[in-house]
Amino acid sequence: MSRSQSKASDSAVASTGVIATAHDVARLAGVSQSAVSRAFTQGASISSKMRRKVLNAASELGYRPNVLARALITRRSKIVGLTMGNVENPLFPLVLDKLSTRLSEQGFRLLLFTAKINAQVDKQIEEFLRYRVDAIILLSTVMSSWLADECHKAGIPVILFNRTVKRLGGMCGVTSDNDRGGREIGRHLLEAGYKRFAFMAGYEDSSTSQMREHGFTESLKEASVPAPIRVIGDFTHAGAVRAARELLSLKKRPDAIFCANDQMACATVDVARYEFGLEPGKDVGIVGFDDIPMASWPSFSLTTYSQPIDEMAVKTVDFIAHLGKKAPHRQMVVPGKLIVRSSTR
Amino acid sequence: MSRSQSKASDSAVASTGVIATAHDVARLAGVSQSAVSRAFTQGASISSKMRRKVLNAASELGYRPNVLARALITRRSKIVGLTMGNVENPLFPLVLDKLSTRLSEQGFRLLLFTAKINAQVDKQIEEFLRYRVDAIILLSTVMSSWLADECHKAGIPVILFNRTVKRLGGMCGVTSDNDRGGREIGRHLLEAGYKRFAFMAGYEDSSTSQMREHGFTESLKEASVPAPIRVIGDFTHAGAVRAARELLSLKKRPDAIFCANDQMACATVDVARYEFGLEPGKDVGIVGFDDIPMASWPSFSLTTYSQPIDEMAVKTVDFIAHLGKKAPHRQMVVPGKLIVRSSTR
DNA sequence: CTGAAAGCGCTTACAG
DNA sequence: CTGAAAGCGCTTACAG
Repeated sequence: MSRSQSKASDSAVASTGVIATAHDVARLAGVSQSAVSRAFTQGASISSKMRRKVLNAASELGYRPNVLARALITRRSKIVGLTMGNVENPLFPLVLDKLSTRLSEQGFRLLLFTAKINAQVDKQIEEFLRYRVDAIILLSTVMSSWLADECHKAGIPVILFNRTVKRLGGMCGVTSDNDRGGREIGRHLLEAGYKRFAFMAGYEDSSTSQMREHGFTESLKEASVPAPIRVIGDFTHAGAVRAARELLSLKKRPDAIFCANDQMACATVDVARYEFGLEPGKDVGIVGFDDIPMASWPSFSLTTYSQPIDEMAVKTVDFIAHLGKKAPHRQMVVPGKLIVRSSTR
Repeated sequence: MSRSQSKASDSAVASTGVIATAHDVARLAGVSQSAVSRAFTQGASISSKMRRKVLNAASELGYRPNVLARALITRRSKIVGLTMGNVENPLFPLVLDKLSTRLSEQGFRLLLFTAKINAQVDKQIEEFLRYRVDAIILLSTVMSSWLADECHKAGIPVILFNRTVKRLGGMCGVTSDNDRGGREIGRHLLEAGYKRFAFMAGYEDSSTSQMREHGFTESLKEASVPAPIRVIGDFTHAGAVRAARELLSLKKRPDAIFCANDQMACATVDVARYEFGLEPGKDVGIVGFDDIPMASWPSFSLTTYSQPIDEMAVKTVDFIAHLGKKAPHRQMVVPGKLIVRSSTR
């Protein structure tokens, strides 16, 4: 009594930590606990009178079904695990948003781990497995093929978002058409009259970077133009600054640079303009990939290849939501779109 | 048999969906199921011989404790719910990363919902409650005071990150010293000799924006300088572009603009430079708040107030991890630091 | 230190 | 449609 008085100034309602259970609701409503469960279960056979009785008692007690307990029985946690590398890339918050929104609509929740770009996230995946997630999405992260097997054995689908691997194992991948993107960018630069080309890769073992490069190189080859000079920017701003300096310091410096993502292209624009006095578009063509919001800002005005992250998210979630219903394609590729702005002429 | 053969080309190991339980491990190891549990429980009384026996059997079966079942009994899900508004602000991925990393270290997982900036997220909070989260973090989102009460009653702490409210109810807030930040920015601009000031607010009912504005206005008042012109930029790029155009079109246009965050300040730099031909720093002083990575890029080179998100994340997680141990401050304020760059003279 | 047993809060056959 | 009962996969007193 004196305790509750001394705390009264802090808050009107004391924190009890007591949470109503289905049993409490059943007792108050004068029905069985099964009935309470049915009132909260989609499509359970229950009379509307009974449901109303239960719902009234439930709201009186502030009852909320414990989904952890439900998950134990149904063996569906409705949780999707997601690991995100490269937090620095503005594309990923957008991807996260799309995925989160669409997953919510389908009744799924997102359990998130952040990591370093391209990091091996076995530790986090193990944790997902302990939480009995219904699916796993990898964003710019990597897992061992041993663990991929474990996931497969456990019946947990793994989706590589914006990436793929040679040996998919039990996994599947969702990407935009990176090869075609690189190709269209190459053709665009050729038509614009650029002569000496460079490609700024993400990192060596990124399928995304590789395929963009492949398409680009092929388009140049078709025009009998020498292969592009090649540098590596790590998919980061800092890495791209280094790589751009290297490129622009060459005696025979390139007059067009295709960066494997917008983040690196923005850095390259800054280096060109403020360190070398070169005006993007005029003195040097700079192209990115992704079409992040920043790409359209006047400071960058980046020619780029727009990634259809909306559609990619839809495909990803549809795959997860229709688990087992239909055998999906292992590798889903969604077309993107070339966006020409003033960072190229 | 014929089925497994027809699938053989797809993967070496068939997806069985069968997951080992503590019972399976117990049987294989020839011990009780309790022993298995103890082998996986921190500080449980178990001989090392027994533990080894269990662990061997467990690894043979690929056993992973079901933390959902554990959560049911311990009443600790080790899940923290987080709602994030304003996905567009580059500060938030960083915040997410810090929180995620530190929470992981303390054995907590992040259940994430994204939302619109300043959105009311009662729906998502209800979902957190059904998942029996151990704590809730709100990032640029808002919940009804009724639900805040519900959380309090259920013993679930709610932390407002980078925000506060007048009536905290059962909640608590973690912010940087916004008032002081605004004040230091005001003094810096005065010293630099700027004369006509403007403030670009986030939105009306944001404590963050209000306190930054308050400090700013106070510092001008102390110098007997008229109150700043005031516009609203919604904390977004698009909103800031509109607001900046409005400001710079005035007959008596301001020569110094303090934007309530860096995101808006970057937009203001672009509008000033590319639409009005004004060079930031020289023709017009532009200041932000946060010190996002972009702020240091040459294109923006933003004078700003660095938010100590590292420390803020630490305080947040410490609070969550020490649940109940000690009564924390309801409102935690961490000092930041003025960073002067060339967007002001 | 170890095991048998109860129980966390639910869902779901199984009878009625 | 409804209830009693079994059970999801664990943890944790309780004896020994």
